Amino acid sequence: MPTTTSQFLNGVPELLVLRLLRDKEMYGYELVEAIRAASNDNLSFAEGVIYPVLHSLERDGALSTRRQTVNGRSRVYYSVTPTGKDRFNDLLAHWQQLQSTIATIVKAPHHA
Amino acid sequence: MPTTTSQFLNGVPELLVLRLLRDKEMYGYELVEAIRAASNDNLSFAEGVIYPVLHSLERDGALSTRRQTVNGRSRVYYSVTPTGKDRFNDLLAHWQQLQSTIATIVKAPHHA
DNA sequence: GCATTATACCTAGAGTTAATAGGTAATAGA
DNA sequence: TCTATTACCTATTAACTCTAGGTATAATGC
Repeated sequence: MPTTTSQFLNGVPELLVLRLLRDKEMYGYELVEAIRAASNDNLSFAEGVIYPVLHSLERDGALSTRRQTVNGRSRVYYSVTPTGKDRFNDLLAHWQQLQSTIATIVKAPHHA
Repeated sequence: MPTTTSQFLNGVPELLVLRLLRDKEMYGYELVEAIRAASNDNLSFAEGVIYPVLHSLERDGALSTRRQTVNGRSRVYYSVTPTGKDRFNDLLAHWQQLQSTIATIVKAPHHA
């Protein structure tokens, strides 16, 4: 019973989190907005989705954190570790593989 | 709390089932093999995944069934109803939208 | 003839993930 | 002052997938 990702599906929030944090460190609340913005409002994961993802990625050593107080509000900045970069590459390869497999099947003229 | 598909993710087995059955009617066991074959072994959903999907699609009126005994073994052939065609189109549009959104984000040079 | 494999159906339970719905606290703005 | 925004968080529910079974017949191998 591995703690790892499901065999095929999902993992989209995780993928996006790693992708955006790879560009620059961000704090959770900022990330939620960033995903919405980067997707032109097509995708919107609530805080209740993103925070648990951040925590589990940190537990796995894929993210490192830095705490900072700005305007009296405490922020937790996340950045991607080398482990996290590997994880992202794996997830991306996996996603692209799935995506291309599905595209092929869907577009095929006819199936025996 | 709708019984419908999750807002974003999953639904891949359902999508493939509808896609393959759109080409020709099949029975469950055949479908399991067909998905494996159509994906060049990239995807393989066990019977325990496919049968429940078939049943729920039938419950929703997306599939109709026909029973036939061949070589002493009973088969349940499924075919796509008009409702099922609509469902497939929705699922596909949804999938493509998701896929293209993710592709855009992943490929973007940098995120503000 | 007997045992194993393949065909064909099925369900139950576990595991993973996401979605909802909360709840705390400080600041900014009306 | 009251509300909205910022910023964090967790718990519960719901959904779906995955594993692991279980039944039964036919075909194949020994």
